[in-house]
Amino acid sequence: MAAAIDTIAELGYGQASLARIAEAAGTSKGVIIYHFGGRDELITELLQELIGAASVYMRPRIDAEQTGTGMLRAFIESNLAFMAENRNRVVATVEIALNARAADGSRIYGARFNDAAVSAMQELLTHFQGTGEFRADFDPQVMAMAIRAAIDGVAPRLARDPGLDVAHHAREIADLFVRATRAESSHLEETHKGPEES
Amino acid sequence: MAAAIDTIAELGYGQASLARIAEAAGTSKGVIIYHFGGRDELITELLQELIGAASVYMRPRIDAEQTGTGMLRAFIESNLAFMAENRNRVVATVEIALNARAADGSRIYGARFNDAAVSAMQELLTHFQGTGEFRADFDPQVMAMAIRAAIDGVAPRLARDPGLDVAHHAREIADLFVRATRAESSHLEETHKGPEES
Amino acid sequence: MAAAIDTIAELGYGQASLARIAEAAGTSKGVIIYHFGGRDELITELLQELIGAASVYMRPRIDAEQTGTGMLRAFIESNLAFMAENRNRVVATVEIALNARAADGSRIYGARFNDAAVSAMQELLTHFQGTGEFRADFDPQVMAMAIRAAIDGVAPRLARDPGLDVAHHAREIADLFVRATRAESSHLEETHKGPEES
Amino acid sequence: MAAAIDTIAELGYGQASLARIAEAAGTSKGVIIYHFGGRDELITELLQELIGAASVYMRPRIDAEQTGTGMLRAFIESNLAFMAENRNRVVATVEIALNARAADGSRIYGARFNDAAVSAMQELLTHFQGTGEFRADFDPQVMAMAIRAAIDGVAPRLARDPGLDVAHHAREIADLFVRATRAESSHLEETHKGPEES
DNA sequence: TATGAATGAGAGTTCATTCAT
DNA sequence: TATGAATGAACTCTCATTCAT
Repeated sequence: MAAAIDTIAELGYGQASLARIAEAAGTSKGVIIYHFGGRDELITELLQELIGAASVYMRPRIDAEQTGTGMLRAFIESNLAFMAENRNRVVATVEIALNARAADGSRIYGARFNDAAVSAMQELLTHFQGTGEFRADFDPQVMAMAIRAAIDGVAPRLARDPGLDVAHHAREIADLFVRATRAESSHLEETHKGPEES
Repeated sequence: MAAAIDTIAELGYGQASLARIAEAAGTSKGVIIYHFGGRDELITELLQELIGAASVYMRPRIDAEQTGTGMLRAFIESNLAFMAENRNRVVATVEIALNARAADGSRIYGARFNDAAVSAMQELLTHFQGTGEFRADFDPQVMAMAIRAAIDGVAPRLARDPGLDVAHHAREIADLFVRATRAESSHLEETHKGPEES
Repeated sequence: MAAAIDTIAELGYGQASLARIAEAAGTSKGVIIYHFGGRDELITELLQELIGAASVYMRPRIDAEQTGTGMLRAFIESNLAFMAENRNRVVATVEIALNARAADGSRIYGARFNDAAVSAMQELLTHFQGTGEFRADFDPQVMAMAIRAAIDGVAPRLARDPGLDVAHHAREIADLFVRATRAESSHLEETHKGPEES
Repeated sequence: MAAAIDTIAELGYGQASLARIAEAAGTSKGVIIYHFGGRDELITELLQELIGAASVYMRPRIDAEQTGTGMLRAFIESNLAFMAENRNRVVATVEIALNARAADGSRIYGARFNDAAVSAMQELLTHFQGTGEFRADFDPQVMAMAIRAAIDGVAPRLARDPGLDVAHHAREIADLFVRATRAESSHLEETHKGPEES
């Protein structure tokens, strides 16, 4: 339900009660529960739909690259481009990932979710450390976490400021991590603004 | 109230009701309201106390450095060291900052809070861009956001995994951003492990 | 909700909590809030319904009269007749009017409420002062207040003593104010029991 | 406690919690309970003190009169004069009398209180019906209730409007009831504005 | 005599969910 | 398929009162 996304994005996970979502959707609480089975199921569905969409958007853009640097940059920029084009959906997802908890207090999605994203990036980093394109002396897990955090950190700001220049952020963040990961000998190339790039 | 910190850190902001906090503290809900005036005041007090403690911890460590790289590294490492030594407090703070909302859905602390932290770092970066120690061609705001995000991103993982090697993360993150910020000519030095390591 | 009327009439405004009203109605607090939106809305609805009913009851009885004395008597007697027939409703209304307060302590309904009733009576009095039927040398506002007070003063007694002869009170109070308002020359007629009246 | 009187007069019986009274008095709740034994006892003491004061004020003024009309007028005028001079005390008393309830919902003071006042007036009326000064064909109880109601009805208005001309109200109300009670033959004299007065 | 910490009951309200229609 | 009435638990907060100091 698109109304759920907007409501969560605007009011936050905790404030997005079924009543408010139903109101935004122009229906009743009952109908939401009828269709999804409950609040939790609605949330889960929301999340999966979004992850799928992000994957569909990003995957080909990443796979089109051959070099590690290219893939890293494609990952960051396509992720942020997707964010810019799906503002509320992403904001809602981050809200959910951070806040949804099981009865015992454990994060339901956040962990597995972040872990998955981090793992994928970690593998990419490790692979190109192996090829020598990335320097070998960084911990790929920490680097992957930092990359994810940098990307996700844009979401709340985007939520507050719809006019944010996301593409600019994307380039800057990509530059940042390209520099941080490249092997020493390659440092003169590969930043996106470099004269040799065009 | 230490019990509040632990409860929020463990169960999350939304699940940390007065009843649960009181139970953890071994008292009744009334007592908490009696002492703090209300849930919101308790949260505010918690937050301020923590910000103060973090500042007291970090400030001298940062000021002891002269170079931009040194200060950047001191900032990241002292921040994460503080995190490691105040696990629950920091986890609780992040929970609060991300989730506390006013009645209208706007984040109460998150924004002003993050902004302040980002601004401070941004100023440091800008200053050493001026001295030439940092390269001039990065956006200090984006860089500052990325640094904060990388640091804060450690908190949830630390929450889940108490055995996390925070010092290792700190060094890696510091390395990462030292490389990302240094002027081109200085790239051969300044990673914490020195040239003799490679 | 009829249960609310009975509860307020019996226990008073302050003691008529949602829990007690719900118990009297055989339901739960949640249902009441669900239907009315809150305690205040319930009270408001109660009040408006009653004012409307009283108006519907009294208006034609008053308008059927031509003389000032007749209208004055019709006002008093129909008002008290309505009271007798709607004991709890009226008692509840008086309770509400006297006690309902805004957060700052100001009476919510009492003032505007009493004022409206007093104003209507005041206009009637002023009008027949103009025609000469009522003596000109009384303050119509004070007289109107006294009339309202005399009528309302019956409510608490009726609440305590269900067997109260309201019609008798009505006649006596009407007599009283007929005597107090009539022009000097007309004093020989117009009391309802007087032999010269028939 | 004078603070209690002011608080009740201003905020109403229900809103005048011990906390608020204590705040107004500049002390703590504990001290109030310590001295009076509890909220109810404070209220009772307040009430008794006020009744005594009113009695002391009114009694000699009434006893100074010989005629029924004089005493009636003295009663009304001295009662309202006392009101004007003890605004908050009287407003508080009315608040208490109307609202204080036992656990079972029955009015604690209101009834006995009002009854006493009405009885006293009723006796006066009955007495002068016996002497022939008052007409015999009114119900002294109803008349007494109306008089009390008219007087008490001034209190809430005085509460709202401190500038109210109470003396004017007193004269008007006294006139009103003098006319309503006097025997037929005596109607030409005795209103305070009577021809001999001007 | 006075304080203020602590208590527990009860207040109005929100919420996800159930269920008859 | 959809509605909205009903429910009961949980929420924050207020209150009069108790008690150790």
